[in-house]
Amino acid sequence: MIHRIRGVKDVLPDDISLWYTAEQAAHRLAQSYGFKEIRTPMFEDTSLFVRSIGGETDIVEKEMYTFPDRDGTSLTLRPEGTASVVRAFIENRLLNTPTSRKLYYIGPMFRHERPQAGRFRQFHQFGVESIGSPSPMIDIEVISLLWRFFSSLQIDGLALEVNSLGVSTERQQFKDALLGFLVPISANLCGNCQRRMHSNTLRVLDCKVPSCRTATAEVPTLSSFLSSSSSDHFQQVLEGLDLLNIPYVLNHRLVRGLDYYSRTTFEVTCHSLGAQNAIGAGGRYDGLLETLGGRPSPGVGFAIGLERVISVLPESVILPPTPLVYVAGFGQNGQQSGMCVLEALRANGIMADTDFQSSTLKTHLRSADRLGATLTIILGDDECQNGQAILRNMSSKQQEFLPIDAVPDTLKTRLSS
RNA sequence: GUGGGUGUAGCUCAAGGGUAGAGCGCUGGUCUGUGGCUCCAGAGGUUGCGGGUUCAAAACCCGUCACUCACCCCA
Repeated sequence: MIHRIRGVKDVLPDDISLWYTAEQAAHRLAQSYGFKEIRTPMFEDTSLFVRSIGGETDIVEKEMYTFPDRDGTSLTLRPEGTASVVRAFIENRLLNTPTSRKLYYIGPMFRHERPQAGRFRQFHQFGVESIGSPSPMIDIEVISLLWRFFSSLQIDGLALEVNSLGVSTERQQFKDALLGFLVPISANLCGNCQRRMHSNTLRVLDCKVPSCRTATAEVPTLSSFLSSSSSDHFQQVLEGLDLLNIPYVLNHRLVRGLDYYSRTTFEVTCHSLGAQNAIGAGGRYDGLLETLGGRPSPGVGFAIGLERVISVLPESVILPPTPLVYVAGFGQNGQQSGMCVLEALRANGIMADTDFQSSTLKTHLRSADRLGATLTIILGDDECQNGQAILRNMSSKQQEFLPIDAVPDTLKTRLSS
């Protein structure tokens, strides 16, 4: 038997309503904030990701699905969405199109990591990108959308953390200072931190090992390295969040793994998720467009992991299935008549089905029950004779007669009410 | 890439050297024009795979693969 690839999942019919629920919420919320959907290819020129995400990051160093095209060009399955959207934004000159500066996407991403709870090699993200404005109002708008998405799905146990990483020069100064602080005390750090203090200095800040926490308790804070303009920007973001009653926690140790982030960064975690508890995260990326050859334009966005959302979705928000009408046509004429009624129902947009294996009323009703039908049309030879079909309510067992011709119209009005 | 846990019926799991089982699900009957419930019957297994120890292995040993959780990192 050929098995599915490690780290990927089949979404089976029983679970698809979870996905509809999350995806519909994403479309509805993003559009209500004025974002337009964009669909970019799932693979790109490898250099797009190397340049945007950063060559030193784990994603680029060891997690990308990269392969040569037939002409030798190096292609990569997208590990995240921002790079592709920004590329498309530049390439299609969307800066000149006022309606296309706020974009959202939903789709699969690919990273070659060891799978674990909440982490897959093909996973799905809902993300937004707002490009072209440096205003802190945009940061607030994006964070608001992020937060409202989770609230609309009634997901509990969430925490929003925010921080400012400053612009790249500020961050570099901080990084140098941090390294200067860490080197003398490196003996007190865990093995991981001793290694990454050189490769990924900022990461040491959010190490969970208690001894590292105490060793770095007196570390210089990033905020003291911010210029007044970065600092003002951040203050305005925080004030905006207060104004909109979005609860957040300041976390000076919050860092992000991708090189392109600048200034505002944020992350939403959910403590019912397990070790991989980040459910959504994002930030500003003011230098990214320039890096990718576009006109310098600021941007801010987020990405939400849909598998993680779905795993904590409360029962109460899952979209109910569309009511199903079962057609039980049996006997010489009933079978044919049933076929016509079934066709007519479907032509009227009503979800209708039957089981052609069933040949008696009993087996039909059992099939109707198994398929979860809410209504059943009973059409035997007697009913054909009278021109009256029986409409049976499957939960109340109540039955009534309906002229066969009137079945589609009657059900149409009844199911819509 | 590293470490732990687990692989037995479609699913959830028993059997810890001596004939491979239960519950749920599935098929049929009870019930030839009224589903779910009851009762009865039936189908379904190379115990992940390969090797070893033994008179005898699902069980013990070695290898391998898969799943899973955690580290790293991230949504």
